Amino acid sequence: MHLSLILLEVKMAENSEQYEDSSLYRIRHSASHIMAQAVLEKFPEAKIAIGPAIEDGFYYDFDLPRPLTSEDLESIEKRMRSIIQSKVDFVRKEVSAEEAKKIFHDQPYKLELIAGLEEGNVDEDGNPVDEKPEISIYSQGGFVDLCRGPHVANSAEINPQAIKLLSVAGAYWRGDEKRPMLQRIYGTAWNKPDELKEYLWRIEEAKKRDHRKLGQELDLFSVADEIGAGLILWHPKGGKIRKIIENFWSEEHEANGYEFVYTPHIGKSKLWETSGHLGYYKENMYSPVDIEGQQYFLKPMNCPFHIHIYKSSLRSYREFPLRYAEEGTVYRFERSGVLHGLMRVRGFTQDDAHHFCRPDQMPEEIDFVLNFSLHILRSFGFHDIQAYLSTKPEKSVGEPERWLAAEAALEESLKRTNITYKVDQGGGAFYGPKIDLKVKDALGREWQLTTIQFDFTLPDRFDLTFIGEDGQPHRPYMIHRALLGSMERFFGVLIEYYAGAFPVWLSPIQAVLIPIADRHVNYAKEVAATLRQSKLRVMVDDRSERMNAKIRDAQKQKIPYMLVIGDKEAENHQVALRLRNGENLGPISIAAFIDRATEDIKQKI
RNA sequence: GCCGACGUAGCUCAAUCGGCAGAGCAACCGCCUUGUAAGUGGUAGGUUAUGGGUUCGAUUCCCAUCGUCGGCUCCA
Repeated sequence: MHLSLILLEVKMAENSEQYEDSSLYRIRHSASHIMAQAVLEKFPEAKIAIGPAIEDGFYYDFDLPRPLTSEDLESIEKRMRSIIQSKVDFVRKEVSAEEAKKIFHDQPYKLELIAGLEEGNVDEDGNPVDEKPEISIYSQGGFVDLCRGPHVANSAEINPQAIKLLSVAGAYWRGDEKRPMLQRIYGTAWNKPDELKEYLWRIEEAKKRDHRKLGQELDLFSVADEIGAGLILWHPKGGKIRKIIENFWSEEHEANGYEFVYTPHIGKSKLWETSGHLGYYKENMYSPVDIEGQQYFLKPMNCPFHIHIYKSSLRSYREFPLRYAEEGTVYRFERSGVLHGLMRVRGFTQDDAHHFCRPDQMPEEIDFVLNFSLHILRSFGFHDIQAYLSTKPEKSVGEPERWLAAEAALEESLKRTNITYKVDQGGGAFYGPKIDLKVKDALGREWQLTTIQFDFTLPDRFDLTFIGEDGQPHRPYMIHRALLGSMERFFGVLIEYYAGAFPVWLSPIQAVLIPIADRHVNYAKEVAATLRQSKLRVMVDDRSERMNAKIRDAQKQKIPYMLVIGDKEAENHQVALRLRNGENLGPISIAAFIDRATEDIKQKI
C-alpha cells in the first residue's frame, strides 16, 4: 500500500497519440493481422482474440489446439513474409452488428467483442469507451478481422525483412486470470531492416546488462534454492556497494533534518488491524506467528512503527517537520511467477521515511523532499529523471476536496522544482496522490525509484495529533517516501544502468595492482598499502599469471583502474595506469594516481 | 498463481534410439617470470534440482514437489 513495491518499468516514454497516427503503428498493426492470417492457415480451427500494435512491435492472442513451438514461430514468420510479398490489399468495411456476428459466427472471442461494441461500452480491444463505436472489419488475403484500424493500404508498405517474431507466451483472455489462457505471439516490425537490427541489438544489449547475469559474473549477490525464492544473499562485493550507498544515504539524511529510527520486524495483529493492512493488504502478508497466544505478523511496511514513535509523546507544532528515516526490512508475499532477480523479491529493505507536519507546512515539505530526492538521484549519476503525478483513483478514501488540494500541492511543487512531469490520471494510491520519479538509462529504459505519497488515512486511523499554536490538538499531515525505493531494487537498477561498471566511488574494488613478474609483488604490496592509506579500495593480483591474463580478468570484473607494475615503475616509484575503457595512460607517480582517483571519487564519476 | 520452456561439476554447455556422465573456463598442485584482454602441464571436482514410478537398465520416459526463464495476472 503506502510505499508499494516499486515497479520495474521498462516502457520507453512515448506520445501514444502520435504513435497511433504513425506509419509504424499501421505497419505493426497490419503485421499482426498478417500473423493471424498465417496462424489461421496453419491451424484452421484456431480461435483468434485480439492483436494490437504495441510499443516496439505487436502481438496477437490465439486459442490453439496445441502449444506453439519455436519451429511453429519460424514457419509462421516465413509464411508472413510470403503474404507480405504477395502485396495484399487491406480493405476496410463498416458493418452492422448483425453482419459482424455472421462473419465471426465461429469466433467466440470476436462475438464477445462485438457484443461489447453493441452495448457501446468497450472497443474491439476490450477497452472501455464512452461513445458507441462503429463496427468495422478489415480484410486482407482472405483473412477478416474485427478492427478499428488503421492499417496500411497494401502489404507492400511492410518491409518483409524488417519483421520478426520474438516469443510466445501465455496471456489471459481480457487480461482476466479467471478466463481462458490464450497463447500470445509477440513480434516486432520496423520501417527498415536496419531499424530491426538496431532493435534486436538493443535486446541483446539489455541481456548483457541483466543484473541477474552481472550479479553472478561480478559476484555481487545470489539467491539459493535452499533458502527460498525471492530472498537475496548479498555477497561481499555487493555488500560493499550497499554499505557505501548506506553511508552516503545516512550522511545526506542526517545533514537534511532526518532522524534515524529502528523498528522491529514483527508486530501484533492489532497493530495491523488499526493500520488497515489486515483489511487491505493481507494477501501480501505472511501467516502470523503465535507468541504466547498472541498473533504477530512479519511487517510488510514500516509506517505503523514510525507512527508509534510519533505517538510515544505529545507532539508540538514547534517540532515540525518531523522526518523519521529507516532502512526498514520488510517481507511481502509475492506470487512465485512474479519474482525477478533483485527487482521483485519477497524480503527487501526500503529506504523509508515518514514526514509529519502541519497542513500549512506541506507545500514546503513537498518541495524539500522533491529537491532532496533529485539531489540524491543525481549523486548516483541519474540525470534523465522524469516525474509522474498520480491522481485520485476511482476507489479512494478521503474527501474529494482534500484530494484536489493535495494534488494541487504536489503539482505546484513539481512546477516550482522545474522538473518535467506527466500526469497519471487515477494512478494514485487509494489513500492519497503521489509523485514518482523514474530515471532513464542508456537504452532508453525507464526505472521507477522514488515515490512520494500523501496519506489521508493513517493519521486518522492512529488518531495522530499535535498541539497547535492555539493550544488545541490538531491532525498532522503525513507523507511516506522511499527515495531509492528498496536497496535490492536500487542495486538492480544501478547494475543495469552502469552495466556493472560502477562509478569509482561505488566500485567494490577501485584499483587492481598488476605486478608483471613475481619480483614486482613486494613493490605492488607497498603501493597497495599507500593507496589504502588514502582510503582507496585496492587489491594486488599476485597470481603467477601473465600480465595479459590479469588485465583480462580485471577488465571482466570492470575494475576502474588497473595499475601495471614492472621494472620501470618499481624503479621510478610509479604505476602504469590503464582504465577499464581500454585506455592506457602510461606511467604516473603514485601521488598523481591518488590525486586522480580521489578526484574521480569526489566527483562521483 | 496461470500458460509455455527449462534444471547435468562453482560457471558456460555436451552426452545418438533408454545402455560406462564429458569438455572448456574457474579451483588446486607444478613449470614458465611475463609490458596492456586468456603461457603451459597435471590433479581434483557429480546421488544429473528433490521425491516417487515404469524398466534388466533412466540424465534420457511418466507423475509430484521445488526452483529458474519468457509472458499474463498481480504489485490495494
